[in-house]
Amino acid sequence: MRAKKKVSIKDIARLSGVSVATVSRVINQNGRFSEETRRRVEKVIKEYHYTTNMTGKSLRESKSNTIGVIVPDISNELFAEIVLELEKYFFRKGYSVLICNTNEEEQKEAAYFRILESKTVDGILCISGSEDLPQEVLSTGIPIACIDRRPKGKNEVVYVESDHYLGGYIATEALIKKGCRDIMILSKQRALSVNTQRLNGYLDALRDYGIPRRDDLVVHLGDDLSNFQEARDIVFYMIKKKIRFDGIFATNDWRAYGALVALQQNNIAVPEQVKIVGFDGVSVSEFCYPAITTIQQNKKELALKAAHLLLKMVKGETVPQRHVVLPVALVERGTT
Amino acid sequence: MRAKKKVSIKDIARLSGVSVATVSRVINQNGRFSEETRRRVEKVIKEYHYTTNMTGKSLRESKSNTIGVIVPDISNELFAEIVLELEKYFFRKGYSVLICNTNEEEQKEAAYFRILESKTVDGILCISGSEDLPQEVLSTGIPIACIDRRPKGKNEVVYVESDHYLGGYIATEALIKKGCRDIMILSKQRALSVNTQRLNGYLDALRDYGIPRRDDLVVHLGDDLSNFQEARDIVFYMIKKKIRFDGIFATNDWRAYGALVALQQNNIAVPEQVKIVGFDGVSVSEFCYPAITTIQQNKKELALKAAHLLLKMVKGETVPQRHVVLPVALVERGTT
DNA sequence: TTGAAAGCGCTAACAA
DNA sequence: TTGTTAGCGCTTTCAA
Repeated sequence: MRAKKKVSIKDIARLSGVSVATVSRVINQNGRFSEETRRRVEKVIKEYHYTTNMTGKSLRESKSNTIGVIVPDISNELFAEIVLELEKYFFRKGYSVLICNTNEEEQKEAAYFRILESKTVDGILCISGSEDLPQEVLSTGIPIACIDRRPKGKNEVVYVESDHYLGGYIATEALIKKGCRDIMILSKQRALSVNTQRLNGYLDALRDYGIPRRDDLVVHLGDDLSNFQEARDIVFYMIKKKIRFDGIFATNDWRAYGALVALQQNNIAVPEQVKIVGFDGVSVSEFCYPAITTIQQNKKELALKAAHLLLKMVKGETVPQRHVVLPVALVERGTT
Repeated sequence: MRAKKKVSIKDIARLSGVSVATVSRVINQNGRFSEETRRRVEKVIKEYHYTTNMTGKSLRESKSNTIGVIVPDISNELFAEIVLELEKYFFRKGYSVLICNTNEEEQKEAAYFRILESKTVDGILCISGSEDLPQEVLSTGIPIACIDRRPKGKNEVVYVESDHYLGGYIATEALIKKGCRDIMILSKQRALSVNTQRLNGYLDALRDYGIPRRDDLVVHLGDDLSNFQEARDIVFYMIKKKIRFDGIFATNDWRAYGALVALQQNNIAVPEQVKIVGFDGVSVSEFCYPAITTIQQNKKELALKAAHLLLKMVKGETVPQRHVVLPVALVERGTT
């Protein structure tokens, strides 16, 4: 392995007969050098394939042109799409992204926050996950932006989210308008604002349409199995217990799909006997049969808005708004 | 924004009344300090929440404890799952991962190679994508490992891949054994080894079973639309042209699903009239209806093997094997 | 067991 | 227009 000795700014300086300061000026277009010098230096740079060592630069400038992205699970399509958009945006702006999967483990998340700090990332973008951010990180002054994660406390963290309340409301409303009266909600145990907002939307829609709330239809799934499995099993169980329902609002598409499968296994016709609405708009909702009616999140906009705000903070500019809520849309498909 | 001044090793040294060298020794457990000193230093470190600045360390040691992962598109489930495993593994080993989407753009890939080099990543892991690696990068001596991407040339790049030839063979064989005689292959235009190997497996299976090859059934999809759309459209077209076929080997699951949809739109029964086998084993194959028989790639093993080899190279150890081929498995489902 | 000092690659303040 | 120099935070050699 011929680990070629990297050529440094010093080498370029020597080779082109100027000082390192001048080379630095040429590289960074800082003026204060002659045309003639520029040509000479650039020639040498090209000739020796010099590229600036970002570690040195980072140390000197105490910034890294790197953004840390904290995400529960990159293999979750919703998050993967957001990360894709983030990466594209940051790349255009000259930033790299460090990807940090937490698997929802608080410890791993905390570890990553420390790592990101020690690597002097310029900003941190958190997608989903727990509501509270480690105090230590907040006090470092590293700008933080969140997507679909409403950070606790009145700190200077920016966040962008879909209108989960509205989503819950229109999902439920859609079911009601299709004639459902006994609407189950498949929500999550964890008391994240995302969950409670969707639940509130559901409850308010019921109230507005004069449908009494049935507590036995408010289901909180655990965290042990996949969303798909949890939902399938619980719906299966509800059917066996002969609990009456004619509509299901599943607070994500995989849960909706799990419900669909449970119904099909029990020969309950969808959408004839039971209707379903999901949430997120990931591909399973589009490609299963029947395709699932869902509440579409605008992943691209979510990513772009958050990234944009974060970069503003990184550059020390004032952000116009600390909290952005994006609309969601009902996509009607086969299950309603 | 109270951008707290970070406490450095110098501060710790001053505060605990020793030299920075000693603090460094304590931190890195390098011996050469007394118990008493250790206690004092560690106390101060804890008290002031000191964490080492990795940029300084990286500069000094010319390594960054960071791995660059180059991937065509992180929102592709296959890649996302591999990246997830990579991240988990590298995290355990104390490395962070920089994610680099190329969108199959050569330019972006080249740019990323340069960036990774300038950030002195310790290693680069390339998933899929083009066969040739930029010469510049190879000459830097940064260890490189590839997954499902067979690098051209006899350089010291390690690669791990699924047995794509075998996959193509058993996919085709499965169709033949179910009675198919006119088997279409939906392959890709780009002459990547992944594609040619799968194609070769297909051709050899036909030959071994004495089935004459029909060139009109060897279809090479372009890059313009999504795999799903390209496949759906071309199969639709083949049906309209009344080209005779009773089996389809789609070289990935989304293409298989596209084919399935085209057949269903034309009221052709699957698997009764036409059978389909996909490739990869991503969720669409499992959740569409009927579920698609597919060739499963062992994503986790792919990731682990490659990451393991890469880390060996990073540490300067000799790698036992430069080229690893992992088995694939036929998963029989509803389309055969 | 400890410290002083050099130096990794870079930028910027200051001097010329 | 250019150079000298200090210093970012760290590790490591050498000397004590």
